[in-house]
Amino acid sequence: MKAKVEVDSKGHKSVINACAEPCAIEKGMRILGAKWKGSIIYHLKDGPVRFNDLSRMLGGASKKMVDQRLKELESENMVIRRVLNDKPLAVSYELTEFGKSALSILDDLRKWSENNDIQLK
Amino acid sequence: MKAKVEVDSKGHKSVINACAEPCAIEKGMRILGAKWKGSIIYHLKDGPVRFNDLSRMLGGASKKMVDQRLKELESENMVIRRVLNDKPLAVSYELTEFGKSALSILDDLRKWSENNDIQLK
DNA sequence: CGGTATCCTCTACGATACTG
DNA sequence: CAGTATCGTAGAGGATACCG
Repeated sequence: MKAKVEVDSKGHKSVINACAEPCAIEKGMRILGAKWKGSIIYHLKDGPVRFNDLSRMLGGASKKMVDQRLKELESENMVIRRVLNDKPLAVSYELTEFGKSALSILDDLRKWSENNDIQLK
Repeated sequence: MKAKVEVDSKGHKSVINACAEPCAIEKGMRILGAKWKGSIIYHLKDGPVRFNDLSRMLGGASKKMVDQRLKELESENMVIRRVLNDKPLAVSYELTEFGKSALSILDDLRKWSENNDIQLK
């Protein structure tokens, strides 16, 4: 992540090395930053939640999106899918330990966002 | 952010209230999570950087993207644009105090990402 | 209930070329 | 050097309907 910097006679800095590609920040954002993904993780913080409940918590997200994001999160070992019973069908999603390890970041983000009353364009 | 939860006779939880829309997390992500945006902020952490240097640091980002993101960040009061001199033209970008307030989140994200060697699909 | 399947639109992003 | 303009494409994401 450290870029080598060269300073010329006039005090101008030039960057020699680019950061590793993709940057760790970009990589992390691909996991937590995709639309609805951070919110899904955050809403699982208090324990397992069922599919439709999760959709409702997210308000604007379509089932398709929620489903897609949950599958990604599952393949990334962030959440565990669990079938509770068959009739009526019930499925819950729960954070893994790895999933929980992202919670503090998301909570900081939430606080930052709330404290600064972000304006969306 | 708190959702009301109802528990029925079988112990199933149902969510009554959705979170405020858009959730603070989603809002925050729109500022920090857009492609390259977090990285740009992070690369400004040690002080002003010039346009082309920033592009180079980001490696894969086109000038158009860097330019666009910088304009957004400027309008969000995250960075300040400063013309250093006219010949040759030199412009630097610097974090505002508000911009700096996001650094700890981004640094935590970076550490989390590095420690867990995220696999991108 | 917990998804799939289909369609469709919109815009994000890259490539390239050009300008003051 | 620091952008702007133009073009083109992929795919992200919404709406809707259907399925086991």
